Amino acid sequence: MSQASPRQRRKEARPQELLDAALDLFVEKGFSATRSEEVAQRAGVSKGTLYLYYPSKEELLKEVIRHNMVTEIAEGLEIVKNFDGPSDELLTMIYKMWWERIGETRASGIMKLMMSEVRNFPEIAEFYVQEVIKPSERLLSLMLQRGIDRGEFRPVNVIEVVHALVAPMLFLVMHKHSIGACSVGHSIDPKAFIAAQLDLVLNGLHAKVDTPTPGAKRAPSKGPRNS
Amino acid sequence: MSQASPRQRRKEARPQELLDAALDLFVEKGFSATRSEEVAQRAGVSKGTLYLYYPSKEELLKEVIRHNMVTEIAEGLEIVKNFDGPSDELLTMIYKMWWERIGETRASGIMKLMMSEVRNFPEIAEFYVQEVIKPSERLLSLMLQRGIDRGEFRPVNVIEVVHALVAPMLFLVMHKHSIGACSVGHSIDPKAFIAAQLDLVLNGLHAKVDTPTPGAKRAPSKGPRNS
DNA sequence: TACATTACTGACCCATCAGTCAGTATTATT
DNA sequence: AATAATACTGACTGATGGGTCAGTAATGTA
Repeated sequence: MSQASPRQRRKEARPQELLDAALDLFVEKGFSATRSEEVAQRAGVSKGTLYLYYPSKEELLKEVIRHNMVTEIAEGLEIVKNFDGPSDELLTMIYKMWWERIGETRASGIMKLMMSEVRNFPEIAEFYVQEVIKPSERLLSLMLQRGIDRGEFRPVNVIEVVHALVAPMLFLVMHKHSIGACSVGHSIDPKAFIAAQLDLVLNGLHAKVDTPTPGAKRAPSKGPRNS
Repeated sequence: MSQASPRQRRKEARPQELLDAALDLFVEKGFSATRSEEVAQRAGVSKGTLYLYYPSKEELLKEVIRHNMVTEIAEGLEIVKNFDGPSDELLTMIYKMWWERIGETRASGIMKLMMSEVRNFPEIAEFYVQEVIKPSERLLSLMLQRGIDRGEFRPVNVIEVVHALVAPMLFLVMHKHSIGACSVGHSIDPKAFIAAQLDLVLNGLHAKVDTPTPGAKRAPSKGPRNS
């Protein structure tokens, strides 16, 4: 706004400011659609300066991912390892933390970004799978296995339930950053949505059910049910 | 391959061939990243011809959406309206049909496409919301309400459950067309995944549960559970 | 005050691509 | 065969944007 001071030299602050600007713009407009000059401008420098600190747009994106997701996941993993208490509380806590640290922050935009454009950038894809997806799945698997080992969860197919846990979060993210961001259709209450999903999943995981209508029609939990 | 016949005139066949080519490429590379000349080439015509049949790239995309999604949804709606039988069978049938007509066909790519790029094309966004999202939600709401009215489902929050139904499908689609398409990480068995989700949801919808551990800790299905 | 170092700038280069249109080749009509 | 109608082509235009680098100005040093 205030047509600021001309040409400052702040070698230390630039990288972080560029990362912040890049995250905002990449999430808002997409990676391809964001011009490198825009990123520079928002960070208060010229395009040349951007390329002084990051060798290319792709490398800039990688740094953005590292700073906003990789670190969070590593912390989450520690928490699971050190947690002491019932596994359904742990699961509840992880959902809550995910929402506070990723879902409701700008970081969630990275998930949308990856889903959207990764096919055009194979190197980024590989990076994201190795550094984000696999660690996340390890984290969730570990938690489920813990519950099973302690006899708190049914012995479910772990990887399948991991996907079932991720799906609603992905839905939230896509709603927030995609269609939901333009069309003003009824918005979702994220906390209520998460609570409902949690309820559903925990219900399925405990499942000491043994239903009141024993032989009746109830979808079998496994096996092909038709052609 | 066989350097084909030079300059055919096939006014009738062109539109469909262009739509097919466009769908393939839009899904594979994204809308922005697909050059109009590529679409033309794959359809076996020159770029000029493409613009003879469709006034712009965006209008071409709209036609692709109409031909591959709008029609399917309309048919689905008729089926729900005319269905005669228990609602859990209807729900199972809808999932099955979704998979056969959308999920496992190229049409599923349109969902990914929209999620990915809609923010950069507001007009397309509006079109997609009106023509696809809202009708889909109407369809699912109708089905749930039917189950509730017939006393087969609990009186749940309909729109919330609609989202719970959509989330896993969205997850499948994103896995198929995004990260899952590049990184060769363990692939998902879609039918098993759908069956598991169906099981979970039906379990939650019937819910004549009244659990064996009455007062114990069980996530309440509604209301804020924490700050 | 002179000189050296370096953070920073932005005009420039070059590749890409949506959309155009004057011209060409094919079919229809007589 | 001559003429008309039209499906089709592809070179061209204008705009855009990643990345470069010769030059500028702020800071450090003596």
